[in-house]
Amino acid sequence: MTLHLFDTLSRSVRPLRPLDGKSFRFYCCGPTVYGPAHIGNFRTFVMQDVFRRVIEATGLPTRHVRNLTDVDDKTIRGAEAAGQSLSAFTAEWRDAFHADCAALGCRPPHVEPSAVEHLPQQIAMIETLVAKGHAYAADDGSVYFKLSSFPGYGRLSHLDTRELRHGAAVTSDEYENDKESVSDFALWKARKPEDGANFWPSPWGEGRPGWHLECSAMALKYLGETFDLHSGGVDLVFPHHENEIAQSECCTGHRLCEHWFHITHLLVDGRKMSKSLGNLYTLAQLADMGHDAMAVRWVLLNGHYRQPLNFTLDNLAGARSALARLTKSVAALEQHGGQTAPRLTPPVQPAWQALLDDLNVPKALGQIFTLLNETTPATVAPAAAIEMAAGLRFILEETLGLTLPPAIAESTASAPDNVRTLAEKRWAARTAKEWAAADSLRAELGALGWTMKDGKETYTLSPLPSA
RNA sequence: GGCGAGGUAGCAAAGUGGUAAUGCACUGGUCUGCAAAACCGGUAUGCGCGGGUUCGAUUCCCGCCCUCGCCUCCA
Repeated sequence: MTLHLFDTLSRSVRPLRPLDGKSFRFYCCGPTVYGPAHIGNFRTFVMQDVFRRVIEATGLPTRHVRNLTDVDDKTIRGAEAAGQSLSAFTAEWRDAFHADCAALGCRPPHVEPSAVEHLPQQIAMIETLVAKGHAYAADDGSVYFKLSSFPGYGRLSHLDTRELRHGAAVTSDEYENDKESVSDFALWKARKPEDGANFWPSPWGEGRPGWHLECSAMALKYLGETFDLHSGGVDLVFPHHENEIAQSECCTGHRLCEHWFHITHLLVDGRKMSKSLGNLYTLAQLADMGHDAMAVRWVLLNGHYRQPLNFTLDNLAGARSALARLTKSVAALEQHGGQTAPRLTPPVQPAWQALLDDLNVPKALGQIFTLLNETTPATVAPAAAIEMAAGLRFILEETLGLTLPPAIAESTASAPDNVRTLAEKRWAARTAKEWAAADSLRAELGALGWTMKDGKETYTLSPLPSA
């Protein structure tokens, strides 16, 4: 019952055991709240959610901290452009992010600290770093981390300093030309005219914190000097996480965390998402196309987190069918055997083991369908049906966070009067074996967005999918 | 240029030194007036290309082609 997960630093799959023996404490780099998050962002957040759910399903409580980056170049630029205060601007996008997360079935973190509300902690950390000789103030009032003071730099990303220096994109920022070395990164950025009203006092003058610092400071406050795991998208490995390690470990003198969990990027139609390619989707855009968030979650879950996952609309369209089939299967089992609480049962052990083995979600789902194919709900004994249903709910709902729609309820009763009237007419025609009339009435119902299924004694009506 | 990941059926995606899970789509059948749903089947002699090792490779090695990511603030 222990999750084994690949660790970026050691490049090996390792068992996850909490340092304090009681709860699993982990930090996830959260969104920069300056615009709508896209499905690529959500691949990371959904996988982190599954990660958390699996840990919790093993019986281990978690402490999940995920920050909100609400003070940086993009948020300040966005607020200035919108003529809003930074807090009003970021609050709007924070709320949108929360709504998307909720729609995707992600459990909210236990703590969601805001960067701009933790300036004292960040400043204190800089002071410690300066005092210890790991950071220095430049003439303009910016403060930089002195990379040469931390020999361990580059271990996570496996880049040595020589490679860093010769990196293709090493061009010094026009505002960072006071650095002693091009590789040094900003802990505090001196106030600039374009920052507008968004600057704060510090021992080095007015300005704002560097991006990397917020995570170090807030992780320290909410998780302590050393915690269990740190996570984010692969692009954060370098430089963000590398810098966090440098700051935190130089500040506290202790190892930052035991494990690094990085999620590979999502591709769309085989390409990296970008606005210019027009393949950057948000949940809202997909909703407009008739795709609900659970279908999106399904697609995001259907690849191993260390493999590139190719998102296609074609695949998304099929997600609804898959989810509907699961819903019906579970409902049929429960109808046959009865309902009970979700729990880990023998039939779903193969799927559970796949999840414990480096979060192999696609394999787990394959096991679920294999189970379904091998066992027909109607042919199993009631007791076995209960066991299967409980296990399926455990894997699908508790662990993978897939909300099975409440039995696509043949909502005959909820149909509008005109629809019901048409249905009655069709049922009469069908009973009278007037097939042509029955078929044309069915077409009329379809045009109204309803589908009619004939049963033995009566019929059922249900709304067509919204697409 | 450096580091890393990957190329498996129409679309996705697991997986393994012994002969290719699974989902969607498609398709044959049962059922149905016809459908839908459900159920029973089918659909890669093949896993980027060329060599090699091996009794045997999609899985190991070498070379090549292509894609993708990171290389200072993009999940």
